[in-house]
Amino acid sequence: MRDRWTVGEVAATSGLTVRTLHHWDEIGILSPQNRGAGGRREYTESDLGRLYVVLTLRQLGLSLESIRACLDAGLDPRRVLTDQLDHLDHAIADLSRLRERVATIVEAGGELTGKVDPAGMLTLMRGARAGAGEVLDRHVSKDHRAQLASGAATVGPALAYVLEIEWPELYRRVEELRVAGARPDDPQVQKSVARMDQLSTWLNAGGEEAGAAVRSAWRDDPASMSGEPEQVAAPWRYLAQFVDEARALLRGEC
Amino acid sequence: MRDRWTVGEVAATSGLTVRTLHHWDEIGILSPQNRGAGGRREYTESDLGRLYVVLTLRQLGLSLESIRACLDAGLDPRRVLTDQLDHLDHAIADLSRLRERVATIVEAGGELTGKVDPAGMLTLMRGARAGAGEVLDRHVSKDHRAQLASGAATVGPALAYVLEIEWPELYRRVEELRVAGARPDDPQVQKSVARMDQLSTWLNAGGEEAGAAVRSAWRDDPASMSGEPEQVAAPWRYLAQFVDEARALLRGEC
DNA sequence: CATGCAACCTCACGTCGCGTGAGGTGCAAG
DNA sequence: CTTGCACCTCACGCGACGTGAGGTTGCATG
Repeated sequence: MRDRWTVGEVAATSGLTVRTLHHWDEIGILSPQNRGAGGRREYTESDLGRLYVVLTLRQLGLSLESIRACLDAGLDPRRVLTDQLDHLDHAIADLSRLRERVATIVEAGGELTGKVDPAGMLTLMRGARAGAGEVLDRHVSKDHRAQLASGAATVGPALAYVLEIEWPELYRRVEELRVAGARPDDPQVQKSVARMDQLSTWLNAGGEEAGAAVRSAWRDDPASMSGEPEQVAAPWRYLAQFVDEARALLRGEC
Repeated sequence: MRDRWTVGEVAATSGLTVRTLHHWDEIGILSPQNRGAGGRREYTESDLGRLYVVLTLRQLGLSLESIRACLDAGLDPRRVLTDQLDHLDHAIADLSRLRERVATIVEAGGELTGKVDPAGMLTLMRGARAGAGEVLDRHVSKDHRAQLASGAATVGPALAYVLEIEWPELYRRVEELRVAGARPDDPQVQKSVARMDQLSTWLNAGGEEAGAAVRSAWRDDPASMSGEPEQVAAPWRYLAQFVDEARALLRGEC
């Protein structure tokens, strides 16, 4: 029909809102080539062509910034899409792990009363990892257990949190970095390992042996300790050495 | 040891940043009960107890607002967690569908050149749904095809987008609402169906029959038309009637 | 020609969970 | 007295818009 369209028309035919088109104009994703009387946006046919490319790419979950890069900076769409695929896989894996955690608690949570108390919640989460206690028994002597307990007293409610929740999370994060190709001196790795070190010296209240025992428990049976299924935790056997290297670097630099 | 802690100490032991603790204080998720000299935050043991509950719930992916509601408004944690589970399932399903779309294009995209052009992109996406053309052939006569094509000429590049991308998306969204228990007069349903109506009258450029034919193609073989696997699209046979009801309501109200 | 109204315009704040400064205060050690 | 550290309070930034607020333009009608 015509060769010029107003925002309203474009919005109506595309199903977007006028505000969205304004926004896309602001950030340069789709700026109509000229303005008419009174500063009104006038979209041409080539604008519409670009619009439908943007819509298509957006439907693949790309950020507006990525789309702009694709269209204007001439980024290779293959790279962008494979990156997006990686990103999606990571996001799905993260959400799935989260889902399993929540599901475990919901299923075990018949006894969950109407109120939230620290102990009850943590007990439920602990229930999800029944194997850890036994593994710990094999590796940690009674003396060390006593030391751990005394550490527990000083840190109060924190102990349960760090043992049950933060520690496995740290292991997982470092493993993820390792698989992604990070070296032991990567700043993120160093940060996580430093935190692990802090937690372990803190747990055994200064004694080195108890911490070493807990570490050896993790080294020998990461699956049970972390509560992850065997398949997920199996490659973690490479992780122990990696963490040791990182720790050596960390101490060397202090 | 002591019974009061500063922000810095709490941050160090919890692994959070000071800024995070400030933020949590601002929004009332964890406000230390009193301030010391110079307005300094003083965390007590009960604050720490609350802190570790917050950390635990946060680790389940709850928003700070939900956590606050759990702790202060006494929301039933079972409800919150089952809601969270639903939410996670939806999010995972969304991301998985997205992943499949992207993966299909990446796999088929060996020919994808260094540049992004509308046609090439859309061709690839169309490749993911090879079955649709044949189904359309069975339902749409040559005359209707000609009508559709003339409609295509007026709308230009929009046609490919709406046929290949927006239309299946609309079907999926309405189906999701239907399964979630929405009635045909639900505002969101009405909005989507209105859009579908607009698209179909627009596609056949005023003629009713062609649009009806496309609709009947969808009714008879939603799986092929949408590109979804048979299992996903199978229950959509209930959807056609649902959409018809919604359309009737929509027209009645105009 | 005046009026009404729809469509357009430009700010500008809110969302969520903080990161990252900027700029100021208080307190102990050198 | 200065240095330095830990603390404090603003306040902007992110992403992709929604949702007004308040002003201007264009077209149709009286």
